[in-house]
Amino acid sequence: MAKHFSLDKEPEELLRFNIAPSQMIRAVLALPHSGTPVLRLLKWGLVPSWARDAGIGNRLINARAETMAHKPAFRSAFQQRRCIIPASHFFEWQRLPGGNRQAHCIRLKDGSPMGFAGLWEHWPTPGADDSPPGSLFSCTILTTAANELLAPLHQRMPVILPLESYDAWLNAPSAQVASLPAPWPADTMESWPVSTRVNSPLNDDPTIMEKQKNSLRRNTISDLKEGKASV
DNA sequence: CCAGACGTTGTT
DNA sequence: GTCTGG
DNA sequence: CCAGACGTTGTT
DNA sequence: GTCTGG
Repeated sequence: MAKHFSLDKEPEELLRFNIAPSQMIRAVLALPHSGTPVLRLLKWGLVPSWARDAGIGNRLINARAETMAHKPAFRSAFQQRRCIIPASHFFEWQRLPGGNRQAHCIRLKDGSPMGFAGLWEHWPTPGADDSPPGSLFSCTILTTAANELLAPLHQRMPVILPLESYDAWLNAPSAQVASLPAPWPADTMESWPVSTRVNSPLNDDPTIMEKQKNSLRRNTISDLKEGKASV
């Protein structure tokens, strides 16, 4: 991880398998006067600096790369505060006819790390009786059009940056990186269906990545009532 | 000028 | 903070 | 993303 | 339906 993301030391406690929006997530970012990028914990869900309260972050978990440069909520972060979120895999939920959702796990075929393009912000936290004023550091993950592998599952996918673009994404003037976000080539990725156990962030272990076994049991009446009948 | 929004996903 | 709508 | 909550007044 | 929390 340190080598891939040019960090000056190997991070600790990196093993997470199921990170939900609103949770803390590690991101690589460039700080002024810092030679090498640093790894920081950010709250997933960007809270703009002007927000009245932090609740808006619950909805700003993604930003469309096509419009990030112009949207008031993301514009300054795009210009000044871009980051890269390391990931070994991610999940997408496929809407099935009937309304059920099938979760899928996606990763690179060769298992190498992905770097999601992101933006980060700082929001001044109001002081309270038991806590002094401070800053909330948060982030959002950029999305782009789904590639051919992901298209059957979902219309959008996270922006995955090629290794050779990391430095530019973190350090170059924004005008030079606006067109970097693009769908990752589908032929280097793979996906497989996984259990609904992934739906709970409490299940944060490697078993949520296991391929879902085909269900050979007969449909039950309750399955039919709940629209869970297999085809 | 002031007031109010500021976003994505997906579903209808 | 900055933009849009009235 | 998904899961789960979501509200006040007044009456028992 | 919409918002909040994880």
